[in-house]
Amino acid sequence: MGESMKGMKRSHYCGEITAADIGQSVTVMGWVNKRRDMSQLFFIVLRDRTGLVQVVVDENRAPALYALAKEIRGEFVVAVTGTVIARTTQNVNPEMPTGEIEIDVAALRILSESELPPFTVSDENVGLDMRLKYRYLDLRRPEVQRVMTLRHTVAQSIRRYLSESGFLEIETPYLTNSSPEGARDYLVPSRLHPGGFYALPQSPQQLKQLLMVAGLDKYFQIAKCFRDEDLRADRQPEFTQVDIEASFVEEEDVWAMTEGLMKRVFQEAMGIELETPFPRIPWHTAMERYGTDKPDTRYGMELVDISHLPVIRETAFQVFAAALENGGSVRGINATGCAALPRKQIDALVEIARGENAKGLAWINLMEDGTVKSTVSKFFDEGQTGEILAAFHAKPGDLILLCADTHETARLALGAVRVALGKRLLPEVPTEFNFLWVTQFPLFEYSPEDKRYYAAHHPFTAPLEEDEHLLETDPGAVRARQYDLVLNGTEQAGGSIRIHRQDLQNRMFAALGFTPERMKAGFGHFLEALQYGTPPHGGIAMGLDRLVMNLTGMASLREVIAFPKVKDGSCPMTHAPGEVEAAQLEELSLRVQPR
RNA sequence: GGCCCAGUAGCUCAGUUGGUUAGAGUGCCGGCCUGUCACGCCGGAGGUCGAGGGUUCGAGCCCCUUCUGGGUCGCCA
Repeated sequence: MGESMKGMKRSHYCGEITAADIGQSVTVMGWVNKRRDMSQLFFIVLRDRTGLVQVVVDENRAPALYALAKEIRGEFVVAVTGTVIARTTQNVNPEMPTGEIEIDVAALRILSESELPPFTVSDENVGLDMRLKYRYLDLRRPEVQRVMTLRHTVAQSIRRYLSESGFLEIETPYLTNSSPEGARDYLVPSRLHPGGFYALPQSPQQLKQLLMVAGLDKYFQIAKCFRDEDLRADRQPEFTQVDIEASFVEEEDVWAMTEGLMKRVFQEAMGIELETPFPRIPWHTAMERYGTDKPDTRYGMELVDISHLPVIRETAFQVFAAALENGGSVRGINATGCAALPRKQIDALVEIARGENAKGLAWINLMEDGTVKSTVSKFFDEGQTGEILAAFHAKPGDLILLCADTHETARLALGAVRVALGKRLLPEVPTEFNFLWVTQFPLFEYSPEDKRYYAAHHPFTAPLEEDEHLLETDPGAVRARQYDLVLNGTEQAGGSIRIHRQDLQNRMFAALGFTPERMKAGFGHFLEALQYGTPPHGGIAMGLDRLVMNLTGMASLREVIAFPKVKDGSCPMTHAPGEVEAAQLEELSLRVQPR
């Protein structure tokens, strides 16, 4: 049911009517957010993308419209023509952006009726299941639309900036080849090639590099990427990357371009002026100081290596001594102001360290009154404890947590503890945005199970020129021209300067243990392309979803994606993935096992 | 694949040690109200306690299985 809108034309959006429009006749169209029947006086609160506006229907002056208004229910779509009138002082609603005015109805039309919705759209307290199952209703809510609008602003800001900087927006195919290594691919069976499969891209990496070989010089794309791995709060199987590549560039060029991009986005989407350039720290330093490759620098509590202190080197405490003997270290963190932390919460921190394979933590509480409570008091006298405390610049009220293990484990364990401590200090919605470049990542990671090296990022990342000679002799020590842009402790973007010389690319594959056959099968077209004059090039890819998530302080990626997937990769609204007709399978030369 | 949490009215939740007819708020339906804006007041409807099995005289509550959702580890070049 519902009437035609013929003859009515929207003149204003609900949220955009102001006191300046008083006296004007306006026509608004939208959804019924609320209705309040006062008998003889009927209020309709109408909602559209821009906000809310109140419409008033007076039975004495418009009896027919009052009777019609009584039929209206929540989420009906209605059109209203009326005069914008000022509310009397006592009737102004200061909570409402349009609270100074209301629309005195002259014409009212129900354009579309609504079944009783499964939840009240104006109710802020709705469970996630419901919201996602009826996402089209959830998306009507102003706070959700605000996020979608911000996402649009960010995307447009990116497009303008990159276009003005000489980048061409070029689309690369979604139906492409599966590539060896990396995440699991989503596969698409080919009808015309029985047994053949396309893969949905995990990133347009190779294709964007080929655009550089092609001489397109500067490219970008806001590209969907697909990875068939398990979901997390910050991981969806399909996500959006701002993919950027440029020729004849080195690290500083990419960083400066990216800094300009973020500066622009923050100006236009948030009204925030970012300081550039962003700080840069080598990966090794990040691990030493923060125990992570994506440090949150909104708080201090940096890790301290105290292995070199005489009091540690000469200790009889077996746990510390053993770690040092095995080539490890004793490191710690000053949990500022946590001396009075209940035992239970300290235990929780120890559990976090254990989660990173640390065997445990020792701790020293420097109480407010200056007394010391320590789990290692048996092994360190007052003076020795003082030396340790001094290394952390501990003040009364501080808690020192110590970890003795391999360098790697001690750093990671304390890094995780540091993040947990930081969470206590940080607001839920970020008020500060700390960017940081982490540079010079290791080029390879060694897999003890497979007894081989893997590319830490992808096999096209160039090594630092001064480390090239180590490719064959000590791959684990080779640093990469790889950089990550970190925002408030999350990886916001990552990129590298790529290998543009074929000989170096071949050495890279050799270091990865690829046979020439496997190189050809996996990357043949790419290696071939490198032969025909490849410019030095590099680029970066930035998670758009994650950026919007950081800007809005949302706890989950789902909040910034219009139609997200849930934990098992399905969509609660469309029920994808679904079953298909047997005939479709046959056409694709596929058979599935019955479930 | 592992571990943890949740599932009770349309929605959001409470439900004590296993004990009478399972509650609240909100929404919904009806009535009343001329300035509401979380309107108010009166009345009403609304339940397979996720599903299945078990223990028990008796199960929303205990046990087993399973489903759904969330978080996390593995995984995510």
